[in-house]
Amino acid sequence: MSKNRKQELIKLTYELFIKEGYDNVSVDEIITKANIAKGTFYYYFKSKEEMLGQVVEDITKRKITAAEKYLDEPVPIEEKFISIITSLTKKDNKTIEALNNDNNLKMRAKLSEQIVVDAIPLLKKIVTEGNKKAIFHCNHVEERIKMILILSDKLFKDKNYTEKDVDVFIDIVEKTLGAKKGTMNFVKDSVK
Amino acid sequence: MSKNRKQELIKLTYELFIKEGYDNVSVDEIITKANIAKGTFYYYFKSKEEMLGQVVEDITKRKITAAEKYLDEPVPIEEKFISIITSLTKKDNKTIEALNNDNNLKMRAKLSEQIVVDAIPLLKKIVTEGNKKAIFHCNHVEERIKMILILSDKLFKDKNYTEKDVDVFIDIVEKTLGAKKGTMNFVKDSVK
Amino acid sequence: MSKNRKQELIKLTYELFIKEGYDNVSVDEIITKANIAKGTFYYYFKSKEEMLGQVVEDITKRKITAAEKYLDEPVPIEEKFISIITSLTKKDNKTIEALNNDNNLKMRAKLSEQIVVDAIPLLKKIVTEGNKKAIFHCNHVEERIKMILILSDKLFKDKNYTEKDVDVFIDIVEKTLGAKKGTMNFVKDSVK
Amino acid sequence: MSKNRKQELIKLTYELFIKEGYDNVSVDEIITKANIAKGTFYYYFKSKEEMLGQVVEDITKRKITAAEKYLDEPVPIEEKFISIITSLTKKDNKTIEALNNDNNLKMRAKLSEQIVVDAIPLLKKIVTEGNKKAIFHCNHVEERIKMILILSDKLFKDKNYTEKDVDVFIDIVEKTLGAKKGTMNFVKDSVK
DNA sequence: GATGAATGAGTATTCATTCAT
DNA sequence: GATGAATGAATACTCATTCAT
Repeated sequence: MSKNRKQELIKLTYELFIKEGYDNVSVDEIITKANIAKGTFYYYFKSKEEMLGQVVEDITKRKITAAEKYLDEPVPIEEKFISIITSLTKKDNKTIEALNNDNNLKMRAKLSEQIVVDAIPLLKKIVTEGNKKAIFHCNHVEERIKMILILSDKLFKDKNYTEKDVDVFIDIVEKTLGAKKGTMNFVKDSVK
Repeated sequence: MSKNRKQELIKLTYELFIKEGYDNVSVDEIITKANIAKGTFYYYFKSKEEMLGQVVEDITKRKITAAEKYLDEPVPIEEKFISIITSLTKKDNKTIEALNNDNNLKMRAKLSEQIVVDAIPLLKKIVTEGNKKAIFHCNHVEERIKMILILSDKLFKDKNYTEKDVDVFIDIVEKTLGAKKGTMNFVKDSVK
Repeated sequence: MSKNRKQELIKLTYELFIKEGYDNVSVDEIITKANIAKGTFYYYFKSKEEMLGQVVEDITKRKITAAEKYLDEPVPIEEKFISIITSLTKKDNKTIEALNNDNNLKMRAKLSEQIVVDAIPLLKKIVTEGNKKAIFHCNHVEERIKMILILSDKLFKDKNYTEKDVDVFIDIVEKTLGAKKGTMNFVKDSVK
Repeated sequence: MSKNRKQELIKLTYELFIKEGYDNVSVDEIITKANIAKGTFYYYFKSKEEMLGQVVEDITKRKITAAEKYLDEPVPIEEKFISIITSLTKKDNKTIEALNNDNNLKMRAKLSEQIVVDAIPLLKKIVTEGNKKAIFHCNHVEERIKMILILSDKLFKDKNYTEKDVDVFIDIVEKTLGAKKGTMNFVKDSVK
């Protein structure tokens, strides 16, 4: 199995996990749909749980890669920060449905954790730059980013957030980073 | 089975869930340890999952009741708010261990959700009062409380929070509620 | 499931083990042929191995019971002893085939052990009586019986024993118990 | 792979079988520890079971070779006989543990059989010589040796034999071979 | 001689739930 | 109210073996 084929297998499995929930996808289903033998699955993945790990890693990597594209865009730093935060934590409808499925608690937990960990370095660059340019004014950068990520992740875990929720979220982000009030108001449009 | 005996059964089950994790506790184990028959269990609880619901409700109720004691204490409002928040979201060592167990994801998720929901009315009173007394200055009270509860719940999910984490948390709470800077510094001592 | 039905299940399983070998009989096969549900099997037997234990116990008990019938027969003590030994260790053709099957090593081992243990008390009575009547003359009765049982079990493990084997076996038994030479010669006929 | 390397592989596998039990040692474990490829294993051994055969053969050969050293020693024939018997059937602690493991039934069975078969010619020489010198007096030499080997193998299958067991064993051996009573008493010391 | 990727048959066990009494 | 015998769906994982290169 080439590296590509392994990657494809991970992607296929990811689709299944998203569609049906980790608990509901049996190894049997994976190998049937992937058209490989049972032994082949276990030749490449020690267990179903290891496969989940790879899937989560894969998703996170893609998200981070996608988010990095915002880094060099010619937009205000506040906007950059918010764009990245939302691109990391907003979910498409399919994913929302999947992660709110009780049979996906494991995947949800792993994903949330992984995203917070992996996103911090990326965001730290921006906040630090913002501090230098006196756009942000804050200490303990990593801790602040972590809190914002937690809030954002929860806020966007489904579509049930209200306008008030977004207002408060923006307010907290601005204050947490020491940004000027209102500089992040544009978010309201982007998250609708 | 008297109401008392049912309550005892819930409590016993709660202990088991905490000690071994929801997934690892079979109905068989529960009835053996409770010394009742299989049928009796299902006579009182439609399913194992309903039992989990009752357990979570039970825990939450106790926590809320415990928190309500702070309501009428003669302490500054800021302190009252923080005391309640921490009493609701801090966990004893046994619970920390339990909830970070991969076999307890369901219980963890339900508990977090339930606490946030049940605690809001209680905290709303305080914040509203604080607003009236011009100690707090904020709109969208419920949404703000929800965010603070989310952060606090995550912060205290284990013992791995640092002093910086607490600093940032306090800062965010103060700003989120529009309290005067530093009025909540005392928290640092109480959460150590 | 009545006690009788459980006993029947054991007997059915015994037949399967004998016919196909312990390793080759899956629990699935047992329940299909017994027309019970998987859960029922595990409700009564903790594991396939426990079932084997019950089967072995069952066989041994029958053998012992059958052997006890010789106890009060009006025959010479030497004959009584030999009759019991052979009735305990000789196997019918089906069993011989079964126990020499490589897939039945576990059953064979358990059976041999069990028979030796269970038969000793029974045979001890006879040898002790023989000693009193000065037909046998030996010390360490249990140990001697054990050795004879071991030899007999091995000798009759298949049909490949020769006349010489039997001659030697008789000689050893006579000498081991201190019986008069030739008093057990009649065995030759009975084991043919 | 040189003959030497193949021999080494057999020895390594033997160690694994002894330490973990035949059933518990996978071909994967063997090749990993031997640092060879899966295909290489099957190039030299038709199956895992054939490897077991080679291992058993190997062990038996060593035992026989070791036993042959006693043949020409200037000691009484009775002692020679017993020394060989015990050197063939006594086991070191590691082996005892290994062979009493339920996962080693196959190896145990094969070893016992093999030893009995291979040892007979060797011991026959001695007994025949003993008969000539009128130290032993017995017919059916091979059959008698076989019985003694069976008893000895069972007696020394673990460390649980008692002094009485040994007493009886000696008595039986003496009588089986027609040796003078007491001439083998020295065994008691050698097996302690 | 040697490799190692790929195979796929084979299986014991768990456990929530039901229902006749 | 309470029992407990009976159910049966559901599933991850192992491992000896093969074969194209």
